[in-house]
Amino acid sequence: MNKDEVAQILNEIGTLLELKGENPFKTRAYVNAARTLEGMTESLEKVVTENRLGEIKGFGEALQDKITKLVTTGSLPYYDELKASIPPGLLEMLGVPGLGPKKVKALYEKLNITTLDELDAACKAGKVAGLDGFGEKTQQKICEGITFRRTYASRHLLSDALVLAEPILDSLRSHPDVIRCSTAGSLRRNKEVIGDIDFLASSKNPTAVIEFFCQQPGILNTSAKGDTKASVILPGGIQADLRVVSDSEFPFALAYFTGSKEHNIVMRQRAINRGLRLNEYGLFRSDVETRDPLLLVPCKTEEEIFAQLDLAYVPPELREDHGEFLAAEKNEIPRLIEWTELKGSLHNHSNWSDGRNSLEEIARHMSDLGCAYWAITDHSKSSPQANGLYPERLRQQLVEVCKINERFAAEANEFRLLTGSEVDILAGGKLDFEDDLLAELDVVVASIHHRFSEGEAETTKRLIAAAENPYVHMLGHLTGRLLLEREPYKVNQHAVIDACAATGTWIELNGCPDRLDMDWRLWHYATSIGVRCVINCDAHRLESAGFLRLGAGVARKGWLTKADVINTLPLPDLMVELKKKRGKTG
DNA sequence: GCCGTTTTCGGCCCGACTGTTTTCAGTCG
Repeated sequence: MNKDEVAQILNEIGTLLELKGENPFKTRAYVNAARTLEGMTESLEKVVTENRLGEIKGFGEALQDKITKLVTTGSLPYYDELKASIPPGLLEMLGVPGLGPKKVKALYEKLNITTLDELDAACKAGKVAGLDGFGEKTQQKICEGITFRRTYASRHLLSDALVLAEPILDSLRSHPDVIRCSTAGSLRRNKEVIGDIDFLASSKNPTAVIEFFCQQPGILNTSAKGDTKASVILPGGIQADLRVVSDSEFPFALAYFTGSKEHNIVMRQRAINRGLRLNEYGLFRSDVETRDPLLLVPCKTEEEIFAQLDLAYVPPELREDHGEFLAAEKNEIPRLIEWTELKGSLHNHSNWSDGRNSLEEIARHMSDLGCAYWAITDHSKSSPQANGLYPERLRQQLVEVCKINERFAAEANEFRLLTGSEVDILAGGKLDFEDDLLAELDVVVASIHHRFSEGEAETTKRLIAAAENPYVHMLGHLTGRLLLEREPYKVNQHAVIDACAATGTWIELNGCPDRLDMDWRLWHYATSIGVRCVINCDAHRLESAGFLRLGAGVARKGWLTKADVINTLPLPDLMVELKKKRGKTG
């Protein structure tokens, strides 16, 4: 069993223990261990074999034993028994807003409710309101929560949230009573999938700001409205929360509500270690919780809060407790990539395969946007569903691209279309085109579009074989995942990354809102062994050029800098890099 | 279940909000 599978089981044990009413700190020990595994770059099997699990913080005797069993035997009797003791429907009930482990447990024990449907029926029959600790309002809220979950997914793509959040943010900033305003939460951290949208504002007149917020266009429903906080539902069922604080509290509240939760726990602990206390209201010279303004360590910005805790500023994207504290202590937080540093995309489609626009349209549009280059990498012949090109048509396309580039040159426009292919990786790792054809192309992206259900070993082998081809510049969308829709195919990503490092193959960060693949959690490892990134649009229409910005946002979560990303290079330098792996010069 | 120049036991981040209570438990972030 690999480490992702083990992590998933540890997470599930944590949830099951919560439902059993176990000690919450025991629960947390399992969840923390799962997170540690997810962030681990070494092979878990190797660590287990070498008996080094105990060296990892948070892995005591019990966890070492359980993890070892899972890795070596693929099963864990403790987990099986735990799982068998709890009806599976209870896990689903936890997803209803307002229902936590204690309430779910009570519903199960007192009313024998084990599924969402039974819960819905019990609420409608008025049985839930009579339970201790429940009442009419709780019953009604549960009913609404079930309906909400059925109507809308509770998780949303980052891009969908950004489109809704940005106009509201602009609007709030323009309000005369708003002093400072920002998004917070997972949206500010550029998480690829978010739960809700958080806004934070500072003002001397919170009521007016709250009122203004609740009147923003597009709001479907106002679910809560108080003096300093309001929640509304936006189109698509996305919940948006606004909190209003005083301007002196703003930096503390911003840091607090930006999270992540894991990052905040370490920040608080650092404060405690320095005889201070950190919460959303301030940083206080006190060893007990307080909001006494006389004890406040004044900070005007988040930068100053970090400085008080002997840390360099940590950009929001890095606040995941994924190594940012170690780096910030040593003042080694990198200058992260900005999307404006990208010069073009190296994986895109035209109407020659499954894209919408002609080569000429694409070239004009991307040139007008200020791009220096744009590669056309239409599908290859084994993707007939995407109208993949046969060698003959691809060679015709090269002639067309050449003509367009000549026209641009005649106009003294330095923009260039690059030729290319998104070549299918077939069974066994063979590519859909012969090497002599690939050698004629400026850019070759190799991607998997078939045989998703092959085993991990086989898929890994295919990707490594593609990386070993001297004409393949980069691997496209490494796991094939579609966020909130399709699971990634099984692949040992670390092994593929290692192969890319060994062969000088780049890895794509696909900027499509539902891909954002390879995942940000793996880039720190990839760049640490010398793998470079290409942030691509995988554009099928002109508007997809905006995916450069989205991709760069998520790239920042992976600690990527301008130097790590190939398509920040100007055209002449890019052309040099494109020839390196093929052993040519200049 | 983990952890330890306060410790091998007794902590583990902590405040707001909600609803149910009439002082607090549960949930959420």
